[in-house]
Amino acid sequence: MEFDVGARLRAIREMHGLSQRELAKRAGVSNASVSLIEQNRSSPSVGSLKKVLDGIPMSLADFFSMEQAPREQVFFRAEDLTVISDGAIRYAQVGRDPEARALQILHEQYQPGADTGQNMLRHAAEEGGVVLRGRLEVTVGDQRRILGPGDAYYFNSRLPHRFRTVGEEICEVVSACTPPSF
Amino acid sequence: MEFDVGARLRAIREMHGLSQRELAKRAGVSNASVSLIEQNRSSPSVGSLKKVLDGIPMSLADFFSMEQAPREQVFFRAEDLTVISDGAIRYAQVGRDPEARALQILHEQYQPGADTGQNMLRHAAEEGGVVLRGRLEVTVGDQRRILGPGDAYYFNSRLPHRFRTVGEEICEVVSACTPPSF
DNA sequence: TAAACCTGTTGAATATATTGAACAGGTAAG
DNA sequence: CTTACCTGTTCAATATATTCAACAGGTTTA
Repeated sequence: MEFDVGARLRAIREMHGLSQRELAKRAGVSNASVSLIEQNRSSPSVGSLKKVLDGIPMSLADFFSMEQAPREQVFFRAEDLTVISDGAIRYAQVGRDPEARALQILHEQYQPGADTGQNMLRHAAEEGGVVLRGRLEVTVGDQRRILGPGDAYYFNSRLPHRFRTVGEEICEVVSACTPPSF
Repeated sequence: MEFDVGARLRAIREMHGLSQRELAKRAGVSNASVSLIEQNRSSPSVGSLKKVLDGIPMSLADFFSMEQAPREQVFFRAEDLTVISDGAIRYAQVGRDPEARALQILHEQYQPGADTGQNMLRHAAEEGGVVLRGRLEVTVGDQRRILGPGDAYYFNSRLPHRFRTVGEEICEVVSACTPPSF
């Protein structure tokens, strides 16, 4: 995946109605620097890129999380959520292409006895969710808790974690994860 | 907002169980370079930072947007979700410190007739949600749709957007936004 | 007891980014 | 027309990042 720093900087600068010199002045760098970066004739250090972006202002994170313009699908009827796994746990995903999005939102349904398994999950992300119905046992690191309707959780996905239903009721959850984990 | 490139790179590298030399080899740079970057004794060009991250692999966007420190509180009882606004629209937020998190998860309740207002919202983020109950009119850019229970939405928050209930039923939504918008 | 192989760090040479000043073109006012 | 002030680009000088090779410490193998 290529990332065109120059083109992106130019687009952002123009979108904010700034000239190279004006931006350079606000950022405390030379106009030549801005020009060369925009032409991709130099690859700025993250330090100087940060200085330039401070003149806009925009965070490095926003700069690199590219917003693609084309009209994307915004609305999803309940029946056309993408069902990802359909065993004891059913994940209905909002949107089709998780790798292109910052956020993975799932409407989850656990059958009674459903369990993500003994070997704990781990991935580089953050996730959280709200329980709508039923009772869910959530284990994160060395912490464990049983959550009911309206209760919620939030943790760093690097910590080993596990979900398991308790009781005989179907359990329903809406969860979110950034970046998407599958 | 400070961003500690060195510390972040070191944390990520160690999390992936790589030595400086191993990462340097995969990335096609010198181990000295990795060492100096991690000590913040040099500020890498985005080109070389990208090369280094390719050796992990990880995108620039992920590098700059992901959270660094693990979080302490994981579980939230329904009654200790943080209620953010309590007029016609009630936002119950999972977690207390949105600016320290990658993800803002809200359990929202709209009273009949509730509306986020004529002046459309805009912010640099991505957001989505699932409707649990009631009917919600969602406007994004030039698109508009009425969603019911189980329906969902997802869009880039830079597009002007607005939420409005229709009908006499209370409307309930679980939404997520990255990065948090308030 | 090395000797061999890791780890991360450092110094001097080299490649690259950044600067300040000059350049070329466009527009507006006198 | 000239003068002034924009725009973005380019050149040579300089500051900075990156490399190669050596160093110091730790762990394993013989």
